Amino acid sequence: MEDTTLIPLDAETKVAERPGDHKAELRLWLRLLTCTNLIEAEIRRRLRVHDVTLPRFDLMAQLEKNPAGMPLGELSSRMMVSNGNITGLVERLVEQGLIDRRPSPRDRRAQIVSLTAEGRRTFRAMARDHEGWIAEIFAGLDAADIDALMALLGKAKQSAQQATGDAA
Amino acid sequence: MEDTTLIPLDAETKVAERPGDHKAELRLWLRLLTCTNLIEAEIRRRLRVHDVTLPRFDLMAQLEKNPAGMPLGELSSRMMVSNGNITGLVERLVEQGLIDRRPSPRDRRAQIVSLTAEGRRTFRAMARDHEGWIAEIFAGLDAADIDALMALLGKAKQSAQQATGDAA
DNA sequence: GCAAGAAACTTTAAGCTTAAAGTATTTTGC
DNA sequence: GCAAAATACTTTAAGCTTAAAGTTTCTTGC
Repeated sequence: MEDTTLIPLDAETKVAERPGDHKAELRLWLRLLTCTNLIEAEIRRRLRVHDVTLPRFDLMAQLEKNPAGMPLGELSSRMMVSNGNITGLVERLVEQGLIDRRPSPRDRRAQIVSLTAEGRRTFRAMARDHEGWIAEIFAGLDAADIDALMALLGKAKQSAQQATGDAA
Repeated sequence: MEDTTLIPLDAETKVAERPGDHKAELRLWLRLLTCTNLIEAEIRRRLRVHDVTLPRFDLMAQLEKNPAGMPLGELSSRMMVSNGNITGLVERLVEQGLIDRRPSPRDRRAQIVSLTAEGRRTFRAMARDHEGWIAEIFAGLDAADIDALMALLGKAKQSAQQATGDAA
């Protein structure tokens, strides 16, 4: 059914030379995914000692950058997740005493959330650890590798955004 | 509390020159994550026209590579997810008529799953589309970029595995 | 053989995530 | 002013995911 199966190719033939074949891109995507999942799973595992999940950590990171706090909708757009998602995360973090939730003074539909003192303390300890974990995970790369990866991933990101409809 | 806040740095100072600082690695991790999530979300969105989710697609891909089928435990280890996860995925795929489930002839605890004829047909159509989507997403990268990214991600993966306890 | 342990699942409880629909409030356009 | 549209959030239904505990069925070591 596929024409590609009808073309015998020796080992020397470059994938790119066969029109319509994109095995190289497929392999790249698989490796990108594997790599990210591997690291993400490790970070999640290690965060557990602080009794915090990765999405909660991410939410707290947003609040730490904005000490005045922000409404749920802003969290939603900054974290690029649905608003219903934020509702649940905020609920659990309030329960944990890590964030505070108060009505907005200017809009009775909105609520402003911000880190509590304990939340700030907890987040800073986690962030310090987190930075160390990431450094450890990427210890096998030197500065040149990191720069090169940043550049190539930047290019990949742009390419993906273009293919994705962009909206930027 | 942090010593880093006590060191004033002008804009020229390279991050790498400050010992104990790993902002470059942190930025790299963030970009890696953003890039992967961007692509993954797009693939998930496009897969929906086939009425299949990404994990179901992945499971079917495993079965397509092994036409004789395999027990759930093997799916679990190949896909690197929990066994309880596979139970649910298999259940839904059987319901959809895309895979078959039969008792193992040699082990009454085990079940062998394999693609149905419809599953094979559906998977092949999806896989063809999928390859095209990936090609489109990475269209902004040339062959040299792809090779370089593969190599660097390979290095990153190895580094991460080392830091993760490896077990390989 | 048979008891003890291992293995192949399944179940449960909890959390993350989304899309879609619903509620309350504010803003906009006359 | 007021109706209509937009906005901020919540709720619901469905699915993915895990860890931990439970069940059934092998396998192993005497």
